[in-house]
Amino acid sequence: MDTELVALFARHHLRITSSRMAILKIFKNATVPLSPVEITKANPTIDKVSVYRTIEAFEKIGLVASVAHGWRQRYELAAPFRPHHHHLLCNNCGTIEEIQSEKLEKMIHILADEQEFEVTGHTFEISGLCRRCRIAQLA
Amino acid sequence: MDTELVALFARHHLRITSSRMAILKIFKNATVPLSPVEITKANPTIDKVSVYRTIEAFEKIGLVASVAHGWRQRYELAAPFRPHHHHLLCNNCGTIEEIQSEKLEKMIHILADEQEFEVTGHTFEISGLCRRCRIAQLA
DNA sequence: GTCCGTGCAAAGCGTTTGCAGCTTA
DNA sequence: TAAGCTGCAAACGCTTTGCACGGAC
Repeated sequence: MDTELVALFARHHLRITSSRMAILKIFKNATVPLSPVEITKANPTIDKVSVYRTIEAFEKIGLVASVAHGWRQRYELAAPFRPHHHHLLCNNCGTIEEIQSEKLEKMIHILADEQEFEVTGHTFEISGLCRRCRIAQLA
Repeated sequence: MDTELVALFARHHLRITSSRMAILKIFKNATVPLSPVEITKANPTIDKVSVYRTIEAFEKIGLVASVAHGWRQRYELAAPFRPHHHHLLCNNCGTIEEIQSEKLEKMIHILADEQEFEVTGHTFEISGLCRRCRIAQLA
């Protein structure tokens, strides 16, 4: 077990339970952001209500972060458990690619500073057509 | 009545009805993105089902655009009916401020190009504390 | 007159709440 | 042991669907 994780849970008076570890494992194995419903499907043993409450708890302590993903909200491991990044979303095949940009992050703060705004979070996703689907479309 | 609008509706074989004009008016008067429920409340005469279907139609023809806004989706007039922009969202008082940045828009395309991705849309919102709430917090 | 749009009713589905029993620390 | 966590059941609210009537073109 990760010492850092144990400390994080202890610091927030959260208990380490098998359900929480199972949900965390699903997040760790995931390559794309997940919705509460998808997590429930990935492990039907865990009640959907517990999934919601666990995500809420995880988000509060910064273990996971929410991602605007089309119509509904999804979640994924947050920094420092996973490097901060954003997504390219293919409208055609549903593929999700990750992007990182130091410049983008800097720009966010510059834009916020102009309005004397204190940044606590941000949402940034690009949607469109991925390389493969663009090529397929030409054929 | 706006000639441009009439043409847009005609081009998509959409009929100009009083409900649609009423909903459009609500969008025009709005200073912040609206949810379907808020539109229904703004004009209870119109059935909520019609509101959903109208928004769907408006979005399809590019009259309104969706905005990721916390948990649920909101909508606002799209370009060219309203200049393209993004939002600063105050977590404390709920204020929404608009921001525009030519550089940001350019960066979006640069990031997408790196992955050979064709951009059709994007989501970008910053959340945090507005100027007023930051000051209030100090007191 | 034809097709599209609307309202009504009801179903569908994700999300939240209350509570009793169990587990962790 | 005490506090927190879980599952079950049920409520809740937003969104979608089916259908018959009415309005736009």
